[in-house]
Amino acid sequence: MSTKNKILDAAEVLFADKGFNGTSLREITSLGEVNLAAVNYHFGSKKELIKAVMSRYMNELSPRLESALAALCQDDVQPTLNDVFSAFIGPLLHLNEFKENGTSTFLQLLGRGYTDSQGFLRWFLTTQYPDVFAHFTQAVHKAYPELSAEEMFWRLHFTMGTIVFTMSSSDALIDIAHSDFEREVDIAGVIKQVIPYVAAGVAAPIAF
Amino acid sequence: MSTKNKILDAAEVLFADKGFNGTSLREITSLGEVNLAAVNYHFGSKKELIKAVMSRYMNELSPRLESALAALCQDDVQPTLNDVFSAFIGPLLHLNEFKENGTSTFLQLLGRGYTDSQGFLRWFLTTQYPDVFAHFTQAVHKAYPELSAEEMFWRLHFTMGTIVFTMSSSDALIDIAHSDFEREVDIAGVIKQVIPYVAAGVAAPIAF
DNA sequence: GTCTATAACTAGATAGAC
DNA sequence: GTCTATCTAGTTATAGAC
Repeated sequence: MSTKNKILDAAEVLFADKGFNGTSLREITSLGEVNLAAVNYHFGSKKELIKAVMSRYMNELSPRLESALAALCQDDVQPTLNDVFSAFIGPLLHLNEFKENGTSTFLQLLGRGYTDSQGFLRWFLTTQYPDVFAHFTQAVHKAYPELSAEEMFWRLHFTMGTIVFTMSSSDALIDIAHSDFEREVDIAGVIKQVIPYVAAGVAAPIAF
Repeated sequence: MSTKNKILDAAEVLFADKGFNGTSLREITSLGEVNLAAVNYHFGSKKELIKAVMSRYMNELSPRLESALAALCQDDVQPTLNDVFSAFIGPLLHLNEFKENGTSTFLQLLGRGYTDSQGFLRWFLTTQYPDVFAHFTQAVHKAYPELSAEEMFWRLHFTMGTIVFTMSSSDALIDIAHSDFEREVDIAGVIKQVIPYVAAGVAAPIAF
């Protein structure tokens, strides 16, 4: 296994757990059992390392997600909002085959990216992977054409918040569900709980 | 104005904007125009300063919120979920009279507290202000008795996530709404958008 | 209570030997 | 490509004069 991958593997675990600001290069190289200087040799800077960690997941996720959403858009029948959000399940759970705990790690990283480091990662994702966002809004529009662009903007951000925040604290939530309700829940279980919630939220009657 | 309050005022602005980890005591004392050593003299440590910033808001918010929720619980008629979530509007917007941008600042701080510093603030809030949480779940149960305790647990956490995440990035969202839809939105406007969303989410049909 | 000075430590990044 | 050693700059926290 290459030094570069050792660094990426160690970094994603620590970034997901403690955030980007909260993780030092020394912790990463120590967990990955590589030399401190290797990070700057292979990635140039901490910021570039963060981008590389996210890109490894996005490159795995985005083609599958795009084709699932594109299928909904091209289909003749009108999808429900549940269909649209369910299109995320397969591609997201596939990350578990790509890497151990991949789904959970990726979603936690996404949450970190929105709150840490004042949104530079949000900028990075929306500019580097614009097609995913375009197909998604198109699919939602097909499922719920009455929703104005502005309403959709707000509700998709609320949805993003729900998912990302839930996954950032999913370890704690799964622990609580276990101790309070004697229920074994895994990440797929959390996803199945959250989909009806966000679908109903997006489908809510229009406000004012 | 006392040194202690100068520090609290400067700290809350920076904490909300850049997170707890991302803000140094030097930035705080520099913005507040007080001496660096004053933080440790008045608060003992950075961690205690964080608690003090949150407590100042919670002590203003929690009695109003508790009485609004208690009123719903004691009322003879069954409230809707919209009623329950709308009970937050008054107490939250009151923070704007307590301090300039108080509502937005407080909700951003809450968001930081959930993701920064691995949940020590979540622990602090749930142990220091348990009555708020108890009254809230009681009110939701009254509005939607069919919802099991476990379903409610999940949906309330989804809701917490939606609100907190939205508010953490509310400045960015308000900017986008302004440039993309030529719409002036303030924090009250965001709250009015989000309430139908979370009410519908909590009221969603039970999964599987 | 407020200040200066500084201790004790950690951060990201790099030069240069191998 | 990998290492040690080190630089520069930042961090929290504190001792002690005023």
